[in-house]
Amino acid sequence: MGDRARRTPLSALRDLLAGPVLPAARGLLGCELSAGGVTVRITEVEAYAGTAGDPASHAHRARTPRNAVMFGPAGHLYVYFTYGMHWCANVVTGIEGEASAVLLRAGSVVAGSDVAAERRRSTVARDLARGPARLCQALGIDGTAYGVDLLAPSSPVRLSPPTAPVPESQVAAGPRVGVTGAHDREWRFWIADDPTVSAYRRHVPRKRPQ
DNA sequence: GATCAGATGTTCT
DNA sequence: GAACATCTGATCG
Repeated sequence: MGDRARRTPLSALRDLLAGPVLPAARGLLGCELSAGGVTVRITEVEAYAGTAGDPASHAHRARTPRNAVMFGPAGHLYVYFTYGMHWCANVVTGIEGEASAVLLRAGSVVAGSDVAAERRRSTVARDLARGPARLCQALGIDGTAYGVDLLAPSSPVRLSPPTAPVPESQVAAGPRVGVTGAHDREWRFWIADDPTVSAYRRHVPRKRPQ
Protein backbone atom coordinates (compact mmCIF):
# COMPACT_ATOMS: atom_id res chain seq x y z
CA MET A 1 0.00 0.00 0.00
CA GLY A 2 1.34 3.01 0.79
CA ASP A 3 2.91 5.29 -1.63
CA ARG A 4 -0.20 6.13 -3.44
CA ALA A 5 -2.24 6.75 -0.33
CA ARG A 6 0.38 9.10 1.06
CA ARG A 7 0.53 11.32 -1.99
CA THR A 8 -1.25 14.60 -1.77
CA PRO A 9 -4.04 15.36 -4.24
CA LEU A 10 -1.86 18.09 -5.69
CA SER A 11 1.01 15.79 -6.58
CA ALA A 12 -1.46 13.28 -8.00
CA LEU A 13 -2.73 16.06 -10.23
CA ARG A 14 0.80 16.91 -11.30
CA ASP A 15 1.38 13.27 -12.27
CA LEU A 16 -1.86 13.15 -14.20
CA LEU A 17 -0.94 16.24 -16.22
CA ALA A 18 2.47 14.82 -17.02
CA GLY A 19 0.88 11.72 -18.58
CA PRO A 20 -1.04 11.15 -21.84
CA VAL A 21 -3.26 14.02 -22.90
CA LEU A 22 -6.64 12.24 -23.02
CA PRO A 23 -6.69 11.06 -19.37
CA ALA A 24 -5.26 14.44 -18.40
CA ALA A 25 -8.12 16.23 -20.15
CA ARG A 26 -10.71 14.05 -18.45
CA GLY A 27 -9.05 14.54 -15.09
CA LEU A 28 -9.19 18.31 -15.45
CA LEU A 29 -12.99 18.19 -15.35
CA GLY A 30 -14.12 19.27 -11.90
CA CYS A 31 -10.81 20.93 -11.03
CA GLU A 32 -10.92 24.50 -9.80
CA LEU A 33 -9.08 27.36 -11.44
CA SER A 34 -8.47 30.56 -9.50
CA ALA A 35 -7.30 33.92 -10.81
CA GLY A 36 -8.01 37.57 -10.18
CA GLY A 37 -10.29 36.89 -7.21
CA VAL A 38 -12.51 34.49 -9.12
CA THR A 39 -12.69 30.68 -8.86
CA VAL A 40 -14.17 28.51 -11.58
CA ARG A 41 -14.99 24.79 -11.59
CA ILE A 42 -13.98 23.37 -14.96
CA THR A 43 -16.88 21.74 -16.82
CA GLU A 44 -15.63 21.44 -20.41
CA VAL A 45 -12.23 20.83 -22.03
CA GLU A 46 -10.64 19.83 -25.33
CA ALA A 47 -7.44 17.83 -25.88
CA TYR A 48 -4.77 18.82 -28.41
CA ALA A 49 -1.94 16.40 -29.11
CA GLY A 50 0.77 18.79 -30.26
CA THR A 51 3.53 17.11 -32.23
CA ALA A 52 1.87 13.69 -31.98
CA GLY A 53 0.02 13.98 -35.27
CA ASP A 54 -2.78 16.38 -34.44
CA PRO A 55 -3.29 18.82 -37.33
CA ALA A 56 -5.59 20.99 -35.23
CA SER A 57 -2.94 21.80 -32.64
CA HIS A 58 -1.11 25.12 -32.69
CA ALA A 59 2.08 23.15 -32.08
CA HIS A 60 1.62 20.72 -34.95
CA ARG A 61 3.72 22.53 -37.51
CA ALA A 62 6.65 23.95 -35.64
CA ARG A 63 7.74 25.65 -32.49
CA THR A 64 7.15 29.39 -32.59
CA PRO A 65 7.35 32.16 -30.02
CA ARG A 66 3.60 31.87 -29.50
CA ASN A 67 3.45 28.15 -28.72
CA ALA A 68 6.88 27.84 -27.07
CA VAL A 69 5.49 27.15 -23.61
CA MET A 70 3.70 24.04 -24.86
CA PHE A 71 7.07 22.44 -25.50
CA GLY A 72 8.00 22.85 -21.85
CA PRO A 73 6.96 20.89 -18.74
CA ALA A 74 3.34 20.02 -17.92
CA GLY A 75 1.22 22.13 -15.63
CA HIS A 76 2.04 25.49 -17.17
CA LEU A 77 -0.44 27.87 -18.75
CA TYR A 78 -0.57 28.45 -22.51
CA VAL A 79 -2.51 31.61 -23.31
CA TYR A 80 -3.11 32.78 -26.85
CA PHE A 81 -4.88 35.66 -28.52
CA THR A 82 -7.33 34.84 -31.28
CA TYR A 83 -9.83 36.43 -33.63
CA GLY A 84 -8.34 39.81 -32.90
CA MET A 85 -10.02 40.19 -29.52
CA HIS A 86 -10.19 37.04 -27.43
CA TRP A 87 -7.84 35.21 -25.08
CA CYS A 88 -8.00 31.45 -24.60
CA ALA A 89 -6.29 29.36 -21.91
CA ASN A 90 -4.70 25.90 -22.13
CA VAL A 91 -3.00 23.62 -19.63
CA VAL A 92 0.24 22.12 -20.96
CA THR A 93 0.34 18.32 -20.52
CA GLY A 94 2.55 15.33 -21.29
CA ILE A 95 6.30 15.11 -21.35
CA GLU A 96 8.58 17.96 -22.36
CA GLY A 97 8.85 18.35 -26.11
CA GLU A 98 5.53 16.64 -26.83
CA ALA A 99 3.68 19.96 -26.83
CA SER A 100 0.27 18.55 -26.00
CA ALA A 101 -2.23 20.73 -24.19
CA VAL A 102 -5.80 20.90 -22.96
CA LEU A 103 -8.00 23.85 -23.89
CA LEU A 104 -10.24 25.03 -21.05
CA ARG A 105 -13.54 25.63 -22.79
CA ALA A 106 -16.00 26.37 -19.99
CA GLY A 107 -16.61 26.40 -16.27
CA SER A 108 -19.04 27.47 -13.61
CA VAL A 109 -18.11 30.28 -11.25
CA VAL A 110 -17.99 29.04 -7.65
CA ALA A 111 -16.43 32.09 -5.99
CA GLY A 112 -16.10 35.77 -6.83
CA SER A 113 -19.08 35.81 -9.16
CA ASP A 114 -19.63 39.50 -8.49
CA VAL A 115 -16.13 40.29 -9.78
CA ALA A 116 -16.64 38.02 -12.76
CA ALA A 117 -19.97 39.61 -13.59
CA GLU A 118 -18.38 43.03 -13.53
CA ARG A 119 -15.62 41.95 -15.91
CA ARG A 120 -18.10 40.29 -18.22
CA ARG A 121 -20.83 42.91 -18.03
CA SER A 122 -23.32 40.13 -17.73
CA THR A 123 -25.49 39.06 -14.83
CA VAL A 124 -26.47 35.68 -16.20
CA ALA A 125 -24.52 33.32 -13.93
CA ARG A 126 -24.61 30.49 -16.42
CA ASP A 127 -22.92 32.58 -19.11
CA LEU A 128 -20.08 33.97 -16.97
CA ALA A 129 -17.55 31.35 -18.09
CA ARG A 130 -19.41 29.47 -20.84
CA GLY A 131 -16.90 29.39 -23.70
CA PRO A 132 -13.09 29.62 -23.78
CA ALA A 133 -12.87 33.37 -24.32
CA ARG A 134 -15.56 34.09 -21.74
CA LEU A 135 -13.77 31.92 -19.19
CA CYS A 136 -10.58 33.95 -19.63
CA GLN A 137 -12.46 37.21 -19.39
CA ALA A 138 -14.25 36.16 -16.22
CA LEU A 139 -10.94 35.22 -14.60
CA GLY A 140 -9.10 38.25 -15.95
CA ILE A 141 -6.55 36.06 -17.75
CA ASP A 142 -4.58 37.66 -20.56
CA GLY A 143 -1.10 37.61 -22.06
CA THR A 144 0.53 38.59 -18.77
CA ALA A 145 -0.29 35.10 -17.45
CA TYR A 146 1.50 33.36 -20.32
CA GLY A 147 3.63 30.44 -19.15
CA VAL A 148 2.92 30.59 -15.43
CA ASP A 149 3.08 27.38 -13.36
CA LEU A 150 -0.51 26.53 -12.45
CA LEU A 151 0.54 24.30 -9.55
CA ALA A 152 2.85 26.82 -7.86
CA PRO A 153 1.33 28.45 -4.77
CA SER A 154 2.68 31.86 -5.71
CA SER A 155 1.26 31.80 -9.22
CA PRO A 156 -1.32 34.41 -10.32
CA VAL A 157 -3.36 31.60 -11.85
CA ARG A 158 -3.77 28.42 -9.81
CA LEU A 159 -5.24 25.00 -10.43
CA SER A 160 -6.64 22.82 -7.61
CA PRO A 161 -7.81 19.20 -7.61
CA PRO A 162 -11.58 18.60 -7.52
CA THR A 163 -13.24 18.88 -4.14
CA ALA A 164 -15.38 15.94 -5.26
CA PRO A 165 -14.26 13.75 -8.16
CA VAL A 166 -16.47 13.66 -11.23
CA PRO A 167 -18.07 10.21 -11.64
CA GLU A 168 -17.14 8.37 -14.81
CA SER A 169 -20.80 8.20 -15.82
CA GLN A 170 -21.00 11.99 -15.81
CA VAL A 171 -18.22 12.47 -18.37
CA ALA A 172 -19.38 12.86 -21.97
CA ALA A 173 -17.19 12.99 -25.09
CA GLY A 174 -17.63 14.32 -28.62
CA PRO A 175 -15.97 16.10 -31.53
CA ARG A 176 -14.06 19.32 -30.90
CA VAL A 177 -15.60 22.70 -31.50
CA GLY A 178 -14.43 25.35 -33.91
CA VAL A 179 -11.43 23.55 -35.30
CA THR A 180 -10.94 23.48 -39.03
CA GLY A 181 -9.82 19.89 -39.45
CA ALA A 182 -9.78 16.55 -37.64
CA HIS A 183 -13.51 16.45 -36.98
CA ASP A 184 -13.32 12.72 -36.48
CA ARG A 185 -11.56 12.89 -33.12
CA GLU A 186 -13.80 12.88 -30.10
CA TRP A 187 -11.39 14.79 -27.93
CA ARG A 188 -13.80 17.15 -26.26
CA PHE A 189 -14.93 16.18 -22.77
CA TRP A 190 -17.60 17.74 -20.63
CA ILE A 191 -19.68 17.13 -17.50
CA ALA A 192 -22.87 15.62 -18.82
CA ASP A 193 -25.73 17.57 -17.26
CA ASP A 194 -23.96 20.84 -16.58
CA PRO A 195 -25.72 23.95 -17.91
CA THR A 196 -22.47 25.88 -18.27
CA VAL A 197 -21.15 23.66 -21.08
CA SER A 198 -21.02 25.52 -24.38
CA ALA A 199 -23.21 24.34 -27.22
CA TYR A 200 -21.60 22.34 -30.00
CA ARG A 201 -21.17 24.16 -33.23
CA ARG A 202 -19.60 22.82 -36.34
CA HIS A 203 -16.87 24.97 -37.79
CA VAL A 204 -18.25 27.37 -40.38
CA PRO A 205 -16.11 29.42 -42.73
CA ARG A 206 -16.79 32.99 -41.83
CA LYS A 207 -16.71 34.66 -45.18
CA ARG A 208 -17.15 33.65 -48.75
CA PRO A 209 -14.36 34.77 -51.08
CA GLN A 210 -16.87 36.47 -53.37
C1' DG B 1 -34.83 28.89 -30.12
C1' DA B 2 -31.88 28.96 -34.17
C1' DT B 3 -29.04 31.05 -37.66
C1' DC B 4 -26.16 34.85 -39.77
C1' DA B 5 -22.82 38.47 -40.35
C1' DG B 6 -19.41 41.54 -38.45
C1' DA B 7 -15.65 42.97 -35.50
C1' DT B 8 -10.60 42.84 -34.98
C1' DG B 9 -5.19 41.69 -34.66
C1' DT B 10 -1.71 38.08 -34.45
C1' DT B 11 0.45 34.37 -36.91
C1' DC B 12 2.02 31.90 -40.69
C1' DT B 13 2.36 31.24 -45.94
C1' DG C 1 -2.58 38.26 -47.92
C1' DA C 2 -5.41 34.54 -45.78
C1' DA C 3 -6.72 32.02 -41.97
C1' DC C 4 -7.99 31.72 -37.31
C1' DA C 5 -9.26 26.43 -31.02
C1' DT C 6 -14.63 33.24 -30.82
C1' DC C 7 -18.29 36.31 -29.14
C1' DT C 8 -22.01 39.50 -29.63
C1' DG C 9 -26.07 41.47 -31.46
C1' DA C 10 -29.63 41.36 -34.91
C1' DT C 11 -33.10 38.91 -37.29
C1' DC C 12 -36.36 35.21 -38.13
C1' DG C 13 -39.31 31.43 -36.47
